[in-house]
Amino acid sequence: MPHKAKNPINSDLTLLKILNGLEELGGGRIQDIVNKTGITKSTVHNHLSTLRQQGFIVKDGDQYYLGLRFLRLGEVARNRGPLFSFGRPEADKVANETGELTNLSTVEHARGVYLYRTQSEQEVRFSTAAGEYHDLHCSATGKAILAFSPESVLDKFEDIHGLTRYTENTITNREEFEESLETVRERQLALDLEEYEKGLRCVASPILDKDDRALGAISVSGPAMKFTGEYYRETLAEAVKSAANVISLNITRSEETY
Amino acid sequence: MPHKAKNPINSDLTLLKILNGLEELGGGRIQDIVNKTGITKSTVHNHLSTLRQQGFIVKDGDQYYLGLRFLRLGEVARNRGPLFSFGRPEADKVANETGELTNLSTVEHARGVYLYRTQSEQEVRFSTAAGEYHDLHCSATGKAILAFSPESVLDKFEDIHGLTRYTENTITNREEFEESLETVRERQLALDLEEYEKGLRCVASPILDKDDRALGAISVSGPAMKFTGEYYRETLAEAVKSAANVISLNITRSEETY
DNA sequence: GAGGGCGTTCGATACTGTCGAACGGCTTGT
DNA sequence: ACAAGCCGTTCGACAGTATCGAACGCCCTC
Repeated sequence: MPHKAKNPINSDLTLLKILNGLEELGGGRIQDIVNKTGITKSTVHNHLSTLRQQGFIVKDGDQYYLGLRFLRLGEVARNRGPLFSFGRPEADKVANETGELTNLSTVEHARGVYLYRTQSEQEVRFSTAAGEYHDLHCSATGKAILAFSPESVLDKFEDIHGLTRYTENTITNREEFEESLETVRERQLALDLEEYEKGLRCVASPILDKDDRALGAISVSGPAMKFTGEYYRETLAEAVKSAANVISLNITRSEETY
Repeated sequence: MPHKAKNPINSDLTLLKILNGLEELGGGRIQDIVNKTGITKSTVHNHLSTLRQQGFIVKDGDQYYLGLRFLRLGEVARNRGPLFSFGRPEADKVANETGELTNLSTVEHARGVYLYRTQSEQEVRFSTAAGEYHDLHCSATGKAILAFSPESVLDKFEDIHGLTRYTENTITNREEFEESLETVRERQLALDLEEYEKGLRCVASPILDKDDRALGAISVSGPAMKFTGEYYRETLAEAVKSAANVISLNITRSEETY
C-alpha cells in the first residue's frame, strides 16, 4: 500500500480529484469536470474559484486550466536532489550525439518518473513527458534503477502495481526478473526489448551515488527496427553508459566538496 | 483585484498555504511548516498525509517534499498554447548562438512568467527559473508583451502590483511608460536597462499571433558591463528579433493547417 | 535517566464543505 | 422572435468534518 492517511481530509481529496481531472482533460469547463469526477457542480465551482483566487488556476472564457504556478512547484520538485541539474547537460549531449530520444528518470512512489526528456534536431518537439510515470519492471530505466536499489523497492513496486504484462516480451515472473537484474548489475546496462510496447526499444544505464545506490537512470529509446545490432548494443549502449558515468562522477564529486 | 471567490474553501486555503511553504522551504519537517504558516501541527500533519496518500508529496525520513506529480501538472500548464513547444527549439538556438541566458516568457495573472530558460556551455546549469514570476513594467519581456496587448493588461497589472520602483532606472510613470511602449511597437524590440536590477540588462522581442497580439516574448539577459554598444543593440537584438519572428511564423502557420 | 523536541493519534466542538434547488445569462432551434 | 436547454453562479440548510488542543510515544541530548 502506498501510504494510508489516518484522517484523510475530504475536501483535499476533492480538490486533488479536480486537479487530476484538469490534468487529463488538459483544461475544461465546470461541467466537464463534473462529468469526469462526479463531484457536484457547485462544489467544483467553489474549489476552482478558490484555486483561481490563489493563482493556481487560470480561467479563459468559461474554460479552466492548470496555472503556471504548478510549473514552479514542479521545478522545485525536480531540483530536489542533484540528478536533474547534473543530468540534463549530459542528456542533451547524448541527444545531440545520437539524435535519439533521451530520457532521465528516477523513482518516486515506487514508480519510474521522467525527470527530463529531450530530442535534438526536432523543429517542434512533442509535448514533453516530464513527470509521467512508468512501470519499473518493463522499462530500461526501471531495471537499471532496480538493479542498484535495495530489494525493498522492487517489493514495494510489485506489491502496489504487480508485474503487469504489456507485451509478449514483458517479464512477469519475479525470479526470472531478478536474474535479469544480475546481468544489469554486471554490465551497468539495462535493455527494454519491446517489453512495454511492441516496436519500442530502450537502453539505460544507472546513475549511482558513492555507495553504488541508484539515484536514477539515463536512457535512449526508439523504434525496434532501428535499435538493432551493433548500433543498439554498442554505440547507443556505450553512449548512455558513459553519460551515466559522467553524471555519477560529477554528483559524487560535488558532494565531496563542502 | 485578482479574483474574489464568493465562497472560498477554507481547507483549500490551508492546503495551498502548506504547498507555498514547502515551495519556499524547498522541503521540511512538519514543525518547519508550522512555524512558517502558523497552522496547527495536527492540521499540517493531516493535510500532508492526505497529499502523500495521493502521491503529491514525498516523505524522506521526517522531511516532506513536493512530489514530481507537480512536474506533470506543470508540464500540462506549460504546454497549453503553442508558445513553449514552438519557442523552445528557437530559444535553444539563440542560447547556443549567443551563449547568453535566454528566456521565454508569457503572462498569467497579470504578471510575467518564465516558461523556459536556458543557457548553453554550462556544465551544471543553475536551477531553472521556469514558473517564476516577474513584473511587467521593468522587464524586457514584459514590455515586449505589453506593447502588443490590449491596454487592459497594463491596467490590471498596475491595479494589482503598481509600477514599483526597483532601481533608479525603473519607469514608474504611467504616461512615460506608455510612450516607451510606442518605440517597442515600432522596433518590435524592448530593452531592460537595469530597470529591475542594477547591473542586469535584457533585450526582448514579442511573439505574436496572426492578429499581432502578444502570446509572449523571447529575451536574452546578462551583465550590463557586457551588454553594451553594437553587441547589445545589434547582435543580440537581431538574434531575439529573428527568433521571435520564426516562432510567430511557425505558430501562425500551424494554426492555419487544420 | 531525565528532559525536551517532535511526529502522531485522539476526541470534542464549532465550523463549513457539500448538496440540491433556483436564478439568470447565453446559445440553439423552430 | 420566442421558447427551450444548457451551463455557470448563487443561496440556504444540513450533516459532516476540519480544526484545535491535549495526550501519547519516540528519539536524541545532556
